Amino acid sequence: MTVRTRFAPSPTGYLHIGGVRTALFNWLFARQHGGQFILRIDDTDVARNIDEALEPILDGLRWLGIDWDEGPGVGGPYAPYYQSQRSDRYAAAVEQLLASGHAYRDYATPAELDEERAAAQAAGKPFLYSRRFAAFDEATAQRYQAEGRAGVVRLKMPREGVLVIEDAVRGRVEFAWEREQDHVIQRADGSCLYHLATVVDDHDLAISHVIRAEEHLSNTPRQAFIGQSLGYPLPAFAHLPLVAEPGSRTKLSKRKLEKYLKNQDFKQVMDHGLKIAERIGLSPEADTFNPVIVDFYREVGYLPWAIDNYLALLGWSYDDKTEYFTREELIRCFSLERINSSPASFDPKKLWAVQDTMMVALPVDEKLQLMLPFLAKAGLLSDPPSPEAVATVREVIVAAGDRLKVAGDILVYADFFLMDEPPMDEAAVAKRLAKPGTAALLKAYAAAVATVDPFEPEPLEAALKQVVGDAGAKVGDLVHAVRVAVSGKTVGPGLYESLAILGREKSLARLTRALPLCGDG
RNA sequence: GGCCCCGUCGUCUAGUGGUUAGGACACCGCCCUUUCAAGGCGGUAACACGGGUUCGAGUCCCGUCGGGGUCACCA
Repeated sequence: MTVRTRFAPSPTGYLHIGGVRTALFNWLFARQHGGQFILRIDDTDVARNIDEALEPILDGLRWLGIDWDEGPGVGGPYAPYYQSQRSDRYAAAVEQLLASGHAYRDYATPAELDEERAAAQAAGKPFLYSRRFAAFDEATAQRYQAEGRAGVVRLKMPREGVLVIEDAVRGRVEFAWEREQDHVIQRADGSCLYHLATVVDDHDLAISHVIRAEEHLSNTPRQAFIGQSLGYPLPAFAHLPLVAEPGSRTKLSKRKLEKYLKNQDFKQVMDHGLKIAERIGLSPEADTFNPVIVDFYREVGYLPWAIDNYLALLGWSYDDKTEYFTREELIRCFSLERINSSPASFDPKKLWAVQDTMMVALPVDEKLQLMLPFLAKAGLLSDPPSPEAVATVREVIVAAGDRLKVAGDILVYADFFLMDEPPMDEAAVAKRLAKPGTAALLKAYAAAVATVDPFEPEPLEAALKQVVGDAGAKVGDLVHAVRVAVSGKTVGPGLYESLAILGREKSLARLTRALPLCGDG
């Protein structure tokens, strides 16, 4: 049997991190078995601007390297892959269900339904529709229609027996049929509902494995009933544990950003992203600038594989120690059997750590390619950038070393090399230049800088220690002052490396420029 | 509330009857130090509870408690 899996997003305008995990697992499973991974768009109930709402989702998946064999943009033998274009298939299925007696036309009004629901609740019983306004024959249907009632189509669910599902993650799960509602599958206007559409599509697209989040587990009986009634073989099911909120077991939701920001780890990731966004002219108010949404990570400069690798570990593990995988390794190692069944909370700190490890391991030139666009967006590079500027950035990347965690971090470490007169941070000036004697030290070091040869980190360091020693001062007094004088702020790559990159002329100019800012300057 | 799912360090997890209950992130401490979500070393920390079964239970069974999902003419 060919393995065919699918990810079926609804065009909502954003890619949720939990959705990515689902897509990833489907993709991994298909790739591992040499099967196909299909992208189908569940747009049965969405407004017209589908392209606009879909593009961010497709972009996100592409960025993450989750490629699809069939679906939007690539087509495929089972096209179309949009539910909105398959309605004739659903209508046919409804007719078939009606003809075989597995569904019926129903003419109850919403008010009448509410009444029944309320009565059941008052009696403390679970609600089950009485089928009071069901029309099992044409005459009845016409009578109701004559009354002006609008008819929907409902499933005629079995009222006894049990359904047994063999779930790849959860094992054997049983449901009593008598608890299942007669769900509506077609509206009065003829449009069809999700459950019907999904089952028909999964069958039509020859989906072999339905791998989805646990929230769909309780939807399985009605879908199994639809499939059975239509004569479809049941696909294999795997219900993934929910991706939960940081430090909680509740389903992660894009709408609860405010709440998550009270979590320190989450807030730290957000704030860090905000700082980068600010520099590249990104609106922090944007709906998608949210660590629950994939766009956030792309915009800030995370590595897509870090996201994939981290997410693979949410609800799945290979063994007791392996945590880092290449794409090929993950495809080889993945298995449904090793998926966990308990909810896994999203831990932004751990994601950060994975990102950190991968960024550190990235070759310098790859970092360079990743980081250049951020500098361009911040207006720190011309378009195209001059070879000199690119060379400088490369040197900064080497000097900054492990400090660059995401591509956007380059803004903090490289900006002052690329500016003619970097702004002086007031707090930094107050903290590092105010101390009496600083101006004299700076002046003395400037004199050394003017003659140091070669203009490299070691001699620059030796010269600084010499100046400090001669003045009877502490190394810290000068080091911090020089950093602020030269960069305008307190953080940056190693100081001597910074000076070397800056060059003698600029270093001197900045040292001189800072003199008047010193407390006793 | 009904139904269903879940329950090992704060978090992600390993563990398939016999382990000093392992790893990772976080956290704490120490060291290094010229900044830092830099680096090095070390440490604290878990089987929800109660009954069984068994020579032996984190692992099997039952119950309790706790958490979550779902109960739409949304997907």
